[in-house]
Amino acid sequence: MARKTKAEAEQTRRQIIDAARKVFHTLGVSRTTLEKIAQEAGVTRGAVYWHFKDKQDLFFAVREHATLPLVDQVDERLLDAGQADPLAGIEQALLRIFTVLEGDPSARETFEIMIFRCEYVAEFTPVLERINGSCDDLAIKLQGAYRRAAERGLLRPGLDPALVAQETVYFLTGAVDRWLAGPEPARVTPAWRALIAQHIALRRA
Amino acid sequence: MARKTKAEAEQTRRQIIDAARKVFHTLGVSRTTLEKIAQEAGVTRGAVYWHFKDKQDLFFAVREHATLPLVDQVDERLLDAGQADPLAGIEQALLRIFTVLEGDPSARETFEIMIFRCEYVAEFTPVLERINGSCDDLAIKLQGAYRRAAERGLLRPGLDPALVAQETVYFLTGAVDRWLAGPEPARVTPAWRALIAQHIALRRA
DNA sequence: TTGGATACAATCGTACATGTATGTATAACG
DNA sequence: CGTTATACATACATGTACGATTGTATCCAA
Repeated sequence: MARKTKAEAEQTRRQIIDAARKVFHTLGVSRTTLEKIAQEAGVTRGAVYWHFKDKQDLFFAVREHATLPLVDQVDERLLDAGQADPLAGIEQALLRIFTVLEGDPSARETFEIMIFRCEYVAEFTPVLERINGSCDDLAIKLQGAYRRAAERGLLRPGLDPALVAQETVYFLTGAVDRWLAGPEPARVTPAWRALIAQHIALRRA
Repeated sequence: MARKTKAEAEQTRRQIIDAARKVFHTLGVSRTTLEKIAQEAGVTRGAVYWHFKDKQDLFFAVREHATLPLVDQVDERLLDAGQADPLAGIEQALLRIFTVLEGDPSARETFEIMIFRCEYVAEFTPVLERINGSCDDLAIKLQGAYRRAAERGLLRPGLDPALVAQETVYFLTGAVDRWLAGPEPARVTPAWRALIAQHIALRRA
């Protein structure tokens, strides 16, 4: 095989990542062999080992590829909705997560891999710790939004911003989990919107 | 090796299940070899293959061993608290789940295996479907309790029993998930009790 | 008491998955 | 325009998990 252009090499790298996501999703991380990923990508194991150290390295690459934009979008929504109605901002942010998961199959696949197709043990425990960190960050962001809502009298009196933020994180975690657990891809139905709306409405003054 | 008594055989079977739970928990399901389980149990692979068809069969046995009592206890609590204050019954039921997880290490290990140390693909997908079924059953039970609360004017007006039940399921799912995600075993702190209390208080009239 | 049936232990062959080492043609660079 | 690093493909050696088979000592039942 001849040497490729830098651009071509970068493309094969992305092909490998896409193939890895697909095979991880269908076979699970542990049963996925680099040989199968290579076949799916139309290359040989040599190419995979050239671009990535081992399977773990590839797994991290798949993760970095899809989750970062989703988390960033949540933060934006939360921040720019801070001035008018923080609670509405939170509701929009929650809803947006599911609309993204509905519209972006690769993002949904990545999430399903992380939740249902990976065993968090040994060298994969750092991923779990990072997820923990993301949840803590989200809790802090939500706490700030709830506090701003409280300052404007929008939050139901007697509620602790920190506590309601924690509960929202748990609600979101469980909802995403159950959203992805179904056999066929879930959809953002009116009932689902009502569920999120109710979660916020319960906290509104 | 000589033949054992029926009682002795049953004991080795339990030893194998306990060993499997331990090794599953530390290595993850896929990296667990029947040889390691056998060593942990103090027997050979021959004994494991005698009592169980394969690793999947053993996995199911581990699951059946610990989750059934926990689910049953939840149902009992929900039912016998139905007469006086259904909302208090739900709160007790939720709290009980975490106290059980705190006090029963084997139950916590089993839950951690199911959530973080297993890849739900191919022959393991039935387990995921069964978890879905359990969540749906719980949602129905909760819906009944919320409806009884509504009939007695204890539920906040304007709330749909089905919707609040769904949200409680998601809250519980996420809370259990995050409860188990931490590096060291979590504890039922006053803050945790306050969180559950808040979840119910938000729904009380 | 005696012939299975039981409850394992020990052994074997097979099948892969991994990592590495090597080959090689070409793009990039000075 | 020659050299060198690149971007892979190919081949090889190693380890290891699995399933099946076989052996065997004992319990249980008739």
